[in-house]
Amino acid sequence: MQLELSLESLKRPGGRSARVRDAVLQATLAELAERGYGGMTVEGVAARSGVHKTTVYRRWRSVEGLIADALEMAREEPWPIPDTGSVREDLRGVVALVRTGFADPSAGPVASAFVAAAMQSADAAVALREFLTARHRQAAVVVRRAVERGELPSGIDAQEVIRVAVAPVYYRLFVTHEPVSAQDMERAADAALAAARTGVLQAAPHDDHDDMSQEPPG
Amino acid sequence: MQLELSLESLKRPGGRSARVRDAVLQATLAELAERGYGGMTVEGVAARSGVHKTTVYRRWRSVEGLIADALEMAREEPWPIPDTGSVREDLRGVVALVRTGFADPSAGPVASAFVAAAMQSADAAVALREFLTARHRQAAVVVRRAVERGELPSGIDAQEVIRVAVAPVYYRLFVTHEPVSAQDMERAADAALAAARTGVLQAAPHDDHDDMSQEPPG
DNA sequence: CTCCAATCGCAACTACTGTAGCTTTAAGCT
DNA sequence: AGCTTAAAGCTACAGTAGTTGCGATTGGAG
Repeated sequence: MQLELSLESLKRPGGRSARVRDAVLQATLAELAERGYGGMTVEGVAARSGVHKTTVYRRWRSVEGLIADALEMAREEPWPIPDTGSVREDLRGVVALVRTGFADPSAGPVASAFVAAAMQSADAAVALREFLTARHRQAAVVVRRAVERGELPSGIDAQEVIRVAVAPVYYRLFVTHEPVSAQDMERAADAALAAARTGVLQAAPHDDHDDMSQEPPG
Repeated sequence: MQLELSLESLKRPGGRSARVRDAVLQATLAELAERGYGGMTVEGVAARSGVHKTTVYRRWRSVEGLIADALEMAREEPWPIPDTGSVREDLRGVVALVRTGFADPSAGPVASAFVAAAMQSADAAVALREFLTARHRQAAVVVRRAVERGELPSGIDAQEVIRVAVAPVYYRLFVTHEPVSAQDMERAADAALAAARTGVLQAAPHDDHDDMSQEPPG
């Protein structure tokens, strides 16, 4: 019971449980894509997957649980980080990747649901945090390459540059709900770059522990 | 029927409808503060306000409707924009205002609920957008004063500087759910300032109409 | 003072979400 | 193959969110 989590991946890929999980998670993605987060329901997922609703309730507990699990799966797939030879273009490319990820008619609703679910459930929140941490790590290459090329000063906090670059896009998409123009994206990327150049985003000894994370209930 | 919205404020402040609205909205804030967005319910608000639940459903339709209306009320109250004589400190102050607005034990849950509700309902989304637009306008003085002082180049998009400054905080609070340290805030403010200095955030002729707002359902 | 229109209160009802108790199935082991 | 046990299926039900139709109240106009 204690080791189950780490053993999960060792179980037979064709076992009944695995089959059920697969069916349910795929149904989750499908439901999210066509009904959105607000329209998705546990019973809907159960019906579509052919799995009984009590089973879904038992294993995933709620819509947010389903989304958290789906999010864990999604962490696997890689990201086509750009490599143009110029930080400016690379950063703009990363920001554009983010936007299109939410703009795409099929993937967009799913991605948005992840963000919405993370605001309602602590489990979904950690799943999303881990997902995005992985993405930050991946995208940080863009900055490190720039340092090697001499485009940026060394000692920079690469992931923080990424965060500053994408933050305005997320802010517009999920907080102010303003439209995000191509120019907005360019300005966000270029602003992060300018900040990086002036040394504001240097990596610092993390002596500061003034925590203030936003805890969702449940 | 067509003019009702604009006439709303002209109605007697002590009329029955006004009394009901007041009681309900106050109950909404109270419920949000102690139960949070996820725990708030229309019936709870009705019970606390002493107004029948049918009435609440009829006038506000849902929890999100209640929040949207409460948000409209909240737009009134002013914001203690700092004026230290230095853009750097002023910007940092604005960012700190944002953080504490969500950190405060009584106001925090309410403010967070506004953001969460805007993700679920289109009405709440426009209410929040208008609210934040007002705040951006207020905070922009900080930048304009800096331009007058010669600290920043003229022709700058003052509100965009504010957006870039606060975006990383919102990103951490509501997207990645990472802790927000004092250093994180300083870096966000300083990054926006650096970008502003290098002229990346100049106001531009808005020829770009590549819209991509995030539409919530309902 | 009387009447009109709008709004609110009320009770009953529908539909749906999530749970409980029990039975059945199948994966893995010897 | 036969046995054990964890997990899935099923029925029934409890609780709650949201609706409807109608009667009562209120505020304002003539």
